[in-house]
Amino acid sequence: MTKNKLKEVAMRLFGEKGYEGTALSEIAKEVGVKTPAIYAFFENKEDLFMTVFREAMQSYNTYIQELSEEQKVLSAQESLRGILSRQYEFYQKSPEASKIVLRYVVFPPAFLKETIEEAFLESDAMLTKSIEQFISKGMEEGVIRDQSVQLLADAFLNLMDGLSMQYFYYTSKGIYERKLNHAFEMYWKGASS
Amino acid sequence: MTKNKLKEVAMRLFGEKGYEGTALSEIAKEVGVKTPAIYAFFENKEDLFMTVFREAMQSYNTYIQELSEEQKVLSAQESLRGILSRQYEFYQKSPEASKIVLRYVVFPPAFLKETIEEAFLESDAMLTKSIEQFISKGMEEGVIRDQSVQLLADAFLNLMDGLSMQYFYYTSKGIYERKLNHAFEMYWKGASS
DNA sequence: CCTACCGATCGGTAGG
DNA sequence: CCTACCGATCGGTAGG
Repeated sequence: MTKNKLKEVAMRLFGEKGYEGTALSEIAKEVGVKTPAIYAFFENKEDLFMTVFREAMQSYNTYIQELSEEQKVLSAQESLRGILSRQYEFYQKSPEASKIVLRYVVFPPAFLKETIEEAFLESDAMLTKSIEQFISKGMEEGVIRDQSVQLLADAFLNLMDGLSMQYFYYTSKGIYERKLNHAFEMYWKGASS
Repeated sequence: MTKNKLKEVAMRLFGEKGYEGTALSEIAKEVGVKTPAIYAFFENKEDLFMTVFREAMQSYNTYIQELSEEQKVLSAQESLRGILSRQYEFYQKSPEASKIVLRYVVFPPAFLKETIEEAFLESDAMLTKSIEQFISKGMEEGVIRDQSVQLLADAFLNLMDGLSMQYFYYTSKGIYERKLNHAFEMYWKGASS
């Protein structure tokens, strides 16, 4: 399917070289078609971009959200730690999707700033909710110290954001894993009873 | 001075719209000259970009580093918290410099990936050193629990990275400040004796 | 999905 | 710092 190949290549190139840094001719060439072929499947460049961006965001959300349901048996500590592992897995499994999501959530091109902001806020709200549930559960069970849930959730989201950035600029797997472990270890010290 | 105006406008536009998303003609127009005038001051587009990127990175480093010297009288807690305030101040004071630094440290264009990586690693090492000093001091004074300095430093750097990202996608000042305060509060709970 | 094509704009140079 | 200019490439269309 040419359409899927186009989306695949577009996602990688947009993520790596940016929207303006990627020519439709490059995408077409890698797929093995001529540039005008793209217009048989997508309205224009913006449409192609938004399509792959949405799919990337969607697959990230789904991947993180699945865990929230899977792991309801686990302890609060394991669940929170599980979110971090899950995020890390997604980065490794789908580096193209990860890159385009991070890149354009932080630096949206002007023409779709609002659209992206909406999509992000929705995803952020969902994630926050899951995290707050894990935290509340942990507090009820007495493994998390009784304190503001918002405080704990904000700090955890900050931790996740930090790890997102670090994944992309620390190229070494070993260093990244140490950072991840250390960040969570410290978090847990502050959170646990 | 036309050269300074060119750098100023270039920094802002490169930060906002990206390298490929910014045409030399736009920069020239805002400054009030014609495109070829740029070549009287810079070799080419890459040279202009690297010049402003370097200056932005430099001013960030200097701003953060100055604090390390200023605040030697402060407690460990105040010093660490001071780094976060200082970073926040820089974002507010120099949004253009901040944006271009963050953008290109995480997503360098291919032609200067190595140069930027070097610059970043040097800056990262400096910052790590300052943080480790504050932590060690805190441990000696007994306000920070006796534990691995690397653990504490990694978690603190993670916190700073998270705040960097969040500054750019949470547009509300109030929310950002809450996130900052919460992130540090949790950090300090895990770190302190 | 292709060939043929186009207007607009890009970074950049010559010569002053 | 400007005018005049250029080759290359961009996103996109017509017509099949």
